[in-house]
Amino acid sequence: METGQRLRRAAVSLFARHGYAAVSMRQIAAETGVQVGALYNHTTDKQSLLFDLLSDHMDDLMAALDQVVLPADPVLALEAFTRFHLRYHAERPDAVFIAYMELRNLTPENFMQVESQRRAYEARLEEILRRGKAGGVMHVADVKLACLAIIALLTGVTTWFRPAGRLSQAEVEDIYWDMTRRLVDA
Amino acid sequence: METGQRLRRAAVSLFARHGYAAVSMRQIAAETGVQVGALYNHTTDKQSLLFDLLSDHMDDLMAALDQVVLPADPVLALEAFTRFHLRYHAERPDAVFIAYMELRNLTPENFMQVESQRRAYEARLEEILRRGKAGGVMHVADVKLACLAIIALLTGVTTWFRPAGRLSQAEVEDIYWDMTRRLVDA
DNA sequence: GTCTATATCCGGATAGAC
DNA sequence: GTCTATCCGGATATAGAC
Repeated sequence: METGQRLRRAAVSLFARHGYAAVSMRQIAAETGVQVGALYNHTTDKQSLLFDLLSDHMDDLMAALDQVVLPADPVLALEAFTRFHLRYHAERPDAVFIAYMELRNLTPENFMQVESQRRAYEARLEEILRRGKAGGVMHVADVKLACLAIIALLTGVTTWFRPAGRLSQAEVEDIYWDMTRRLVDA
Repeated sequence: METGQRLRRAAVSLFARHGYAAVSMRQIAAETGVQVGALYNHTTDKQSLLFDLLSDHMDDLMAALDQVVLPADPVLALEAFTRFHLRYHAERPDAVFIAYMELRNLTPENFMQVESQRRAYEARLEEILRRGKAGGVMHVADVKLACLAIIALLTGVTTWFRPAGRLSQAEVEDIYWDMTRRLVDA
């Protein structure tokens, strides 16, 4: 595997475990399998490394969502979104973790960029809820709050889910879809 | 105000904004209004400072919950818990934030201690859900997952709630109680 | 592209005067 | 209790040989 890719994987893994500020370029180099100096052939500095990881993660997430065919029916669309979100996040726990834990370690400019990417993703969910509310098939007191609540609910799964745990990915998905559906009374 | 208290407030504020690892003892000293050396009259080292903040926060949270009279009726108890959790967390956004963001910066021993305190708190919610399910007044597919879901849902509020925002504390509380209630179909 | 070596700075923590 | 001064290790990033 090329060094650039190994570097990124090492950084994601270490940032997720110990946090951006607590991880040194020396540790990343060791995990990558090169000496420190060599890292700078693949990233301009540590901040750019973090930004690229987060920004690319959001791009990938958005691109993956675009591959999902969201049904016209709002309730079916919400189910598709829920299952997509859970599955995508379960497959990339480290990337997801740093994507919302390390936002504050971005420079203000980089933060604004990633934030706008995150808002674009949440807008997809908001749109589904808005249609569900308008069509009278969901009870949503406040679309924005319901959107934030559902995102928090679903993303929280990544903090404890382990494939070898008590419940399988499919079981967790079913139970969370059930809770999400009830939350909007669909 | 005594230095020890100023130190703790400075640390909470700085850790919440920039993260434990990214904050230096020199910054904390500046915010406290003393020189670096003086800090060590009030804490043995940086790790102890973090641990004390987190552990005391969990103690305070638990003590505050103990002051709340939880009704015998599970649905009313869930409402009381929900409103308590939202209110307590809204009043201490910084302390709450670091209490779940900085867990990984604790030494393993300190982590285990704080984790057990957190589990004791969540056990209170689990008990309510278990009673509601047993009594047939709540639909809960999996008590453990519902507990984690509700905690994630409610705690997520602290990431965006601002007293000067679109909705008042009371409005947010009502809307979130409505969503929580629906989530367990009560 | 990667290595070794290094410049430069900042980190936590301590010592000892006041 | 707080101050100034300092130890010493480790941080990011760069330079130049290969």
